[in-house]
Amino acid sequence: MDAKISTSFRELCGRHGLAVTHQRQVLYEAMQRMHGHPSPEDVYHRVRKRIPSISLATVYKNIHLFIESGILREVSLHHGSLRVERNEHPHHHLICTVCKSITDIDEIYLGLSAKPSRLPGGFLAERYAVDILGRCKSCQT
Amino acid sequence: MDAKISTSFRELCGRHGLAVTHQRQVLYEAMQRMHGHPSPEDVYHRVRKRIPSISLATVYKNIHLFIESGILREVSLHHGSLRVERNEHPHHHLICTVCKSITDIDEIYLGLSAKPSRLPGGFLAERYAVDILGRCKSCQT
DNA sequence: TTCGCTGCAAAGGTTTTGCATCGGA
DNA sequence: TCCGATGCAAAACCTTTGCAGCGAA
Repeated sequence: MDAKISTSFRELCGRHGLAVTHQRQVLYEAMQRMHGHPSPEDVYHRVRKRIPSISLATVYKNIHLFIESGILREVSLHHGSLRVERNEHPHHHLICTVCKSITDIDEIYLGLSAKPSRLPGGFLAERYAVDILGRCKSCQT
Repeated sequence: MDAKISTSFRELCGRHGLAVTHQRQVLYEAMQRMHGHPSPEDVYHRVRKRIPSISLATVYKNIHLFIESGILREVSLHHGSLRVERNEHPHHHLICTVCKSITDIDEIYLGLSAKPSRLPGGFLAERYAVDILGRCKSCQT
């Protein structure tokens, strides 16, 4: 129906079991062009220029599908609600991509001694926070 | 008024310019005992056992004050709303603790070659995500 | 006495859900 | 035709805010 839908997008959808719709194509193209770290609202505003009737719910649903397919990635895996921890000895986090659990890991296990040498844009580094993403024992099937 | 308020908590508050209140003391003690990564709701439920009339707003306000004082730390500095990025070549993030901006940094700048040797609890690592926290150029005053 | 802290209720922002309809396979 | 996708509106969270009264300094 829509001649503008490219073969490569059809293949991408086929590979991930997604139907090829006009909204999905426009969303995908918009996000390919948006650099940085857009929020769903950012994407929504941008896509509305091409499909004024698109709904925010559709944007959310497709973003989640793209994340599940690995086409997109969440910048932070634990943005759901504020989480705090005591500010004590240096440690980092093991984050299970399946159950989203967070486990502390002592800095000593990481063997991270290197300091960033040159940081772009004059950024002044204070500390590292390392997330190790993977699967916890019970999510390894 | 409350004999249970410890000298060390008085000193802590004094050091950070915070008034010593019963709610604040109970919140502080509860969070010192809560390991892991509690949410404000978690803290609220716990503290309600000792102060049934405490309000969730008070919990939020005090958590923020504790974070500003450095007594607590946020597990993720960018949990506000979902942010996505394209899943492309390996990079990490420079996060400004003042303006919360996120800038990409290529993995090559980090000099991170070490792989975690032994991970506790049988965790299966897939990738690293490194946040470098500090101040961006314009937030260095 | 003063000003910060608390509790309440309301508002604000983000994300999800239910459902009727539409449209791709 | 069938089932997934869409749009809409409502609901469900999570967090902040305004304000009156209370209490620490």
